[in-house]
Amino acid sequence: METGMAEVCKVYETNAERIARARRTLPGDDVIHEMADFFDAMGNPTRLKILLALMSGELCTCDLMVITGLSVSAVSHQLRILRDRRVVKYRREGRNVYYSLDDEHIKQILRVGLSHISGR
Amino acid sequence: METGMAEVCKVYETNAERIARARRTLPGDDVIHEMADFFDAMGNPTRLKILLALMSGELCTCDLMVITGLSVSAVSHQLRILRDRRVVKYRREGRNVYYSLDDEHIKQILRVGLSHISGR
DNA sequence: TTAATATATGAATATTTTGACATATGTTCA
DNA sequence: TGAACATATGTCAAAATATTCATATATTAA
Repeated sequence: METGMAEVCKVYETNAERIARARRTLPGDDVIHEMADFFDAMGNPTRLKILLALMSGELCTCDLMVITGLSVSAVSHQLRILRDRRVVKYRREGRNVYYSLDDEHIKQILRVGLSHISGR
Repeated sequence: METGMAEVCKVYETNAERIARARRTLPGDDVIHEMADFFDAMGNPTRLKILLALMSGELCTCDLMVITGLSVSAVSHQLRILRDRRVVKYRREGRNVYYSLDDEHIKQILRVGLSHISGR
């Protein structure tokens, strides 16, 4: 009858090894999803601008509003996404909330990303 | 009349220095947009799965269809996005097209991202 | 406590994105 | 040439997203 495998390319046997190898190193779907959310957080001009601004040190919501040129509300919504996805951390000081990059990983990724885009 | 600056927080003067410092290190909007597109390319479970699979070596569209469990069409659409945003490169060999990670930057970013998520 | 300031959130809308389907292109082999 | 295979693309509906507006919470100071 030749069904089931029907839409799989004919060199499937030949590729089996490559496919198996790739699968062995692939993390679980839960990790992939969390990681995709993490990168997605940086994949928006507004949020990325916030992150790049934070490379120079911590900033409060208000500073970020000025820097991005958006409403406080819009900035706050984006900060929530960055917080939830562990890209930034924050601390309260009086009525202000100061945001900073979560850890060294974020800085590294931003630096490498910058090199990839503007370097060369 | 007090307009214009109206919706800016009152500590604006105090924050001026922090804001100026952040702005000095901020890349231009064109770079930010290109960089956001770049990260956005990795910010989707399907595309990220493709990229993580490619960490083990090059794979053809067909292999990626098997690995992701999606239709060839869906995979091809995602590969186009990854190509356009310079995350992967490709080479044709006969009827197959083999994809691989664009450069060392991508591997680095994926590795650091993995550490951030799964490493502690 | 009340007023003022800073930040956060819910709801709604406008926009973008994803993946399915059908179809088109490119490549090899008979 | 034509048939088979591998990949790519246009179109579209469903799902996800960003920003705005209105409102809520938290902190300080009077």
